Amino acid sequence: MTDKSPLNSHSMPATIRDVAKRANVGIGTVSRVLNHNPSVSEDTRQRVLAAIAELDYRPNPIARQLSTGRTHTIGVILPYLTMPSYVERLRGVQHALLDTEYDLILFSAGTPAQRDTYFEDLSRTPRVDGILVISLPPTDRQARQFAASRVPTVLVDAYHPDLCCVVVDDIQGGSMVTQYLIDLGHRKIAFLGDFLETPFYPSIRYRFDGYRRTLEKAGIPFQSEYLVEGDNDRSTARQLARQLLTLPDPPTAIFAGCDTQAIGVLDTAREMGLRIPTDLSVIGYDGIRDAEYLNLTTVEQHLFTSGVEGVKLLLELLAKTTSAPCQKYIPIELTMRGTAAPPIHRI
Amino acid sequence: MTDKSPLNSHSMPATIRDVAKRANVGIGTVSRVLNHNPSVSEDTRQRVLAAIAELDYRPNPIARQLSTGRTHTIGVILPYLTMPSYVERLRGVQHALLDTEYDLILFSAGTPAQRDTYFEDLSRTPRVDGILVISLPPTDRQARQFAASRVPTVLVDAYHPDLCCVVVDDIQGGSMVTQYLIDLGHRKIAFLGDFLETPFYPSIRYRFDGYRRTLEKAGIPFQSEYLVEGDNDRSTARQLARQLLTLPDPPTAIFAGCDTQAIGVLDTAREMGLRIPTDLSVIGYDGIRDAEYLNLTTVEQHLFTSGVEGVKLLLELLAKTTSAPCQKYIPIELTMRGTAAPPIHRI
DNA sequence: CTGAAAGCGCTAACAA
DNA sequence: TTGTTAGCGCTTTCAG
Repeated sequence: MTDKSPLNSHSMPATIRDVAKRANVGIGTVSRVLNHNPSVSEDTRQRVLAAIAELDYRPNPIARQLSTGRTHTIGVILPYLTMPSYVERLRGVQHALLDTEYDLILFSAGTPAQRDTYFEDLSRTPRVDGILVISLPPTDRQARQFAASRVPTVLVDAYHPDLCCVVVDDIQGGSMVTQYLIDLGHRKIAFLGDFLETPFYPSIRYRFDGYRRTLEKAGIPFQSEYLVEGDNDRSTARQLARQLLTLPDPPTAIFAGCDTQAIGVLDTAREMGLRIPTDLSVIGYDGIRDAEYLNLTTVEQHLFTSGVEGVKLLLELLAKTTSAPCQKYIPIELTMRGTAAPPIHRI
Repeated sequence: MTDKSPLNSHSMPATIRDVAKRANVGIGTVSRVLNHNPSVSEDTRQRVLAAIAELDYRPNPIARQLSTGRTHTIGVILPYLTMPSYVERLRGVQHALLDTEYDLILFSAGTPAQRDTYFEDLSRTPRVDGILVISLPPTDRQARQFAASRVPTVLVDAYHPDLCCVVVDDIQGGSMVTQYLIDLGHRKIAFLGDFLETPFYPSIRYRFDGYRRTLEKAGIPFQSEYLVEGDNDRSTARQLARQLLTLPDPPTAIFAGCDTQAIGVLDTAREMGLRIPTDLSVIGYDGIRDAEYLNLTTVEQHLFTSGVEGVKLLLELLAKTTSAPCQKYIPIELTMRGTAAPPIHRI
């Protein structure tokens, strides 16, 4: 019978060997033209190119990865995409990766356990050429592992002295907000945020520290009933806000640990018929897109930029062999919009 | 000197061979315990496990991929994450992938060219076990390629007869909105949306068709000045809305092709001092999170669910060998909130 | 139950 | 300039 035709049956994809055979060259030569190695005569190069086209051949990236040890991929580990801020940072990462040779594998950690698994696996396995960790602070042990690992790592929105990180001065941020409110004339300033003792996202702790210090520097004693803590979502924030606003002596201003929570506060204020900012001042933190929609006064921390800078740093690490830990601080600024104003009754 | 100790210097990571040596077994045996192959005596299994622990060995996933031909990875191709709807769908995908063995590689296509490259590469290369395409309709040629490919593919929010897809009935959606407005008493209903002839995202075309048909069925002639087209972003929508609202005979209701555009319309209405919904009714399409914040009447198309269903479908394809194209329709519903009401002056 | 050996598809060092 | 060969680290027959 027939059907002994070389290949071309739509079975297996062509390999480098098929191409070599077809072009009457060695397998090494094909590899050379694939990798733009100049030591190939123009003549054979054309022959190989023709064979590639005829066979519709594409190199197997996995095989290439195994052989070279490089994956052309960077891994991004971040929390499950619930918060707008994560998305915005990820956007920055994607943007910065756009015209590089790197693809992006997304590892989103729904649980601490999963986060730990990713930390473990990626740092000691050649799956990716570099790692970007977003909003997920590693423990000392994990940081050591990253540092010892062959794969460069940078932290975005997380800090560890052993690693490269892109961060923001959260103490300053907390101070700015508080000072601004004080300058506006507020004395009864509450803090509503994530659990202070949760190690999953420590930034809140610094924001709170900035708040507390500034308060005390201004001679305003910190009052524990003006501190409410809870999960980092809008509906929890609503409840916490209600708790604050039904106090015998309610605050005239609320500093929310993040914009999402600030939005929850706004919800409650509306429900309770409070006018913003007349009856209540609200300030958030992050600078997510919705903050602009809602005319929310907030601390702009340039989320998108943080992603971009994280990638830049990682790219540098990938280029050099050096890997001394370094910190890059992204400046923050208070964006004054419509949700903060002087209180009605000055004391 | 010394330093001739077997390994343990923090140079290269341990390989399966190191483990085999250390456990005094063959390399195949190690592989067996790695893969939970039952034909290993408990005794040697323990020995191997011990060696693994001592050497802190982790199998190289790349090598495993090359050897088995499976990557345990699914590729998601979607537009650059500018629209909230993409993010919401991606969330659904992530969620559904959470307790599967699959990781997720994200290919975000900033440009049509990049999209085409991804389509090409992924469909004919063993980089991923399955592909999920979101909001990116392939051409016939590309669809054929996907269908012929060894790697199962499903389309989410995109339709092609040759492929499996998760979609929504956009004609019906367009109808629902229009009929609702008509029932409310509107006669001057405008349509504001993405360019109708852009093949990059054809859904808008169907929504428009539903709008137009329903209008005509109700005996309301379509007026071309009530159709405005432009890029799919908030600020463009603002301008388009202004164009509509400064018409000699402005519409009493605007149907926006997506929620982001509806929000732009809301912006302009506010700028112009129009009360919503008294002076103007606005209805969006998508059901993004902000729609709820803003109390926007919209067509809820269950974005998150679409991602989940896409993964489910893909998982089925991955399990079976069958791959007959199939469509899964996700039901949509009109969510009536506060931005649509009867017009002031009934005709 | 286990060891040895043959790949997976490619790159890179080494001769020719 | 080119072909050949030896891996990359793992899985998987195939004998034993």
